[in-house]
Amino acid sequence: MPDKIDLQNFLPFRLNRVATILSRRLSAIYSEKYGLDIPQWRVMATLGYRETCTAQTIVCATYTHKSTISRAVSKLITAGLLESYTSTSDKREQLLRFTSAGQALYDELAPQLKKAESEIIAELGGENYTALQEALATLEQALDILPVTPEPCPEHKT
Amino acid sequence: MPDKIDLQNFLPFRLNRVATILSRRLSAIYSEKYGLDIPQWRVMATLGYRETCTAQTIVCATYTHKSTISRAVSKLITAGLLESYTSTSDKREQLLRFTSAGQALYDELAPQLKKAESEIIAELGGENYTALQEALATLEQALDILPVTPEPCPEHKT
DNA sequence: CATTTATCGTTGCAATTACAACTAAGTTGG
DNA sequence: CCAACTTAGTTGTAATTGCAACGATAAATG
Repeated sequence: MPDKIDLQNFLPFRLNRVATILSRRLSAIYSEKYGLDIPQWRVMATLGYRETCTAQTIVCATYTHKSTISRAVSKLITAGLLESYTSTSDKREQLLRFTSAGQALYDELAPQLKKAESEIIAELGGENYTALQEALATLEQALDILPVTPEPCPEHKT
Repeated sequence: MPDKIDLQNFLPFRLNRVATILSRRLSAIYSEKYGLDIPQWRVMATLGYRETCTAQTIVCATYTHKSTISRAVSKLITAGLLESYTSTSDKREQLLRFTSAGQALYDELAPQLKKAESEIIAELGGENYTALQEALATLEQALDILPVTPEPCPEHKT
């Protein structure tokens, strides 16, 4: 009898389930209250973390397809939350930044999401939390996932 | 200056990235070599873990929408990997099981995926691995995620 | 029991996303 | 300095997914 996969402890499966549910919890907040969809929130989140960046940086940081990011950025610009301008050093790049409305939305939304995260990790306890973050850092290394920093990053698939 | 979200350490974001990349690694195996898409693999994996179950059980175990599972099951039946029969105790339920071809495919595929997982967690080290699994278990509890067992489970969203 | 309510699974359709081709701009190397 | 190649971003279109309504069956309620 060949070996079966013990789904409950199979890491890719388990991580996926937890990440999915966690995502849904958060998206309930930014979607219902602020009308953002997932790609739009990813753009806002990445930009809030960096002040200004290009679409490519968001693609890289979030592992979301560039066409998805492109359309999310368009919608956010139409909604008056972002503005873009062509980089002087590289005219292919469109630099993005919040409008004041975009900044205001981020400033209102970010604490709510942090609070949601806090409530969940509160149940973890400090040791579990630290251990989890360390394990994730190691996993990232093993998977060649680049940490999210203010620096640009090389292109990858999707 | 209102607080920003430190994306690199923001758990929902970080978990999502790691889970996404891990999923892609695995799907490269079952998709390229065996032509299964993600929902199809989820059906196979859940069924392999349980011998026989209903579509609803797979929905519940994987947090995938029931229409997605329904279509994946149809394709697998067409492909000759699964067969279904109506439950005698509840004629709404369609019980699923592998055909011999389906079982053969699972038996060939499962070890490859376990190996892929092993190679990744090898870099974690035993302590990190244990800590990660424990943290995930706690997170599951905090998020009211039901563990995957051979038992049926109540309906939930998506 | 009869009526209401809930569940299993399917399917039409709308919304979302991915893929691929393309434009424009930049880089590299002979 | 010009071909060949790479990269940023957009967009048409195909594939995927989610939503909602439905038929069939079962369970719950009064």
